[in-house]
Amino acid sequence: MAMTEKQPYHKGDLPALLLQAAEQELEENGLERFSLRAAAKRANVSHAAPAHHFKDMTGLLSALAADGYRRLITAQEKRQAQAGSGKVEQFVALGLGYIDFAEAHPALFQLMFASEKPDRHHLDFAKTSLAAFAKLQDAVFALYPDEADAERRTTLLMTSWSVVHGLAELIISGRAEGPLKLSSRTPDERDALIRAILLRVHEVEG
Amino acid sequence: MAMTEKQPYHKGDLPALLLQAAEQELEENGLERFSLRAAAKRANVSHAAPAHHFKDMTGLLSALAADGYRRLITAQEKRQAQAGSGKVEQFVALGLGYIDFAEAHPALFQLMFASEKPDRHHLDFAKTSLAAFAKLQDAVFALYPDEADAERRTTLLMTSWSVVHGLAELIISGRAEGPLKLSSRTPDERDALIRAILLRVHEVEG
DNA sequence: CCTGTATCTTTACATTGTCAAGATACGCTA
DNA sequence: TAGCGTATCTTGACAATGTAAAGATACAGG
Repeated sequence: MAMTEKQPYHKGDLPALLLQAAEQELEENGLERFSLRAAAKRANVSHAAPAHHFKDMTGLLSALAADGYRRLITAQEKRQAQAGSGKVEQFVALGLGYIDFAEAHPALFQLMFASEKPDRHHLDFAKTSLAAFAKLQDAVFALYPDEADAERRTTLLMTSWSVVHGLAELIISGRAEGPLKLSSRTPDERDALIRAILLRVHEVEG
Repeated sequence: MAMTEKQPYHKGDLPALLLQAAEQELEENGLERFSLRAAAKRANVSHAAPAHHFKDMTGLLSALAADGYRRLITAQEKRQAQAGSGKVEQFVALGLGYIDFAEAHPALFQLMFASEKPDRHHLDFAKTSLAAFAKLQDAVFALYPDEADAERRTTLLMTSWSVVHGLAELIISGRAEGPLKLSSRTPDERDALIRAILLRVHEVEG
């Protein structure tokens, strides 16, 4: 029975503090200039403090990426809640949430998908990333309930993933801005454009 | 009139040597563990030698990435030469060359598309990357000679780029291996599968 | 031949991640 | 409640890194 709630030390919940500080460092300086010492300094602890909660930099970034996958799913579910209940609308919402997340947290997105810094065998990383994949798989398979050919279903799944992931990468790297000019569009125009791109893959009535 | 050909120093063509050494370091250790000193050591020069030809690490990696874009185009042209002369076949060849290059030089591919280490305003980088984009643009636009709506053509272009780029990223990050099992397929099977994914975007007779 | 310049090496410095040792605070037990 | 063990955090140190400055070397031109 602790005084307040659960203060293992006089500093508060340092693991959570470090994750928050690390993410801010990540978004401000980018993945390639991320510094463990700078993250520790931002959390007002010594440079060696993180090692006691996350073994090393890989441990911290793996935990941060795992949290990223959870928030990716959250962003997708938010879109799904706003969308219609049809299978097509639910699939589009999943893609829009994917893009939303990438645009809102580009460095974290890069950490999750385009970096070898996190350890993919990290328990939470493996679990949450698989959950995100499973969610996409379900939505795509739902579009083809009569498709018996497993190989063909997988191809459709990977095509969908490729489009949405590729678009996310092109956007956050700045390569889509010239052709698509997303920044000078209204939210509705932007959604409609992304929707058109996502649905180009599927033979459905948009 | 020099003795042999053009030996500005007793070491040979050091810039070319450094680029070659840097690429080997890149492929062996990955982009995130790339070290300028290790590249210099591999070229048998001191760690400060690169600075005289490429100003700093950014300069070297920018030049290396620029060379990467040229070789990307070369890989695509190789596929196009082997393919039929039809517009669809030429487009598919472009995509296959894109994937070929990414698989053959994953770290270089990451440097070119998913890194902020090179400077995009670097003269050669800007020039060669634009040339690669223009090549893709021409191939996609050729698929829709009657399409007057520029916005729609651009959407089709970015959809195509998203698919091929996303697929490349998913492959080199290992995320496509589970679903697609590319490594256990024959080259022809592999090409047919990628072809099916690429053509999923377009309403053409495959 | 000699002077200037381009090329390369050496030295130095700040920053980084990691490890080891010391310091501090907490929980548990007697 | 007092003391001890342990988890937590700090300090100090080390090797590796990118970059800048200064010194050394080789080449070119007058």
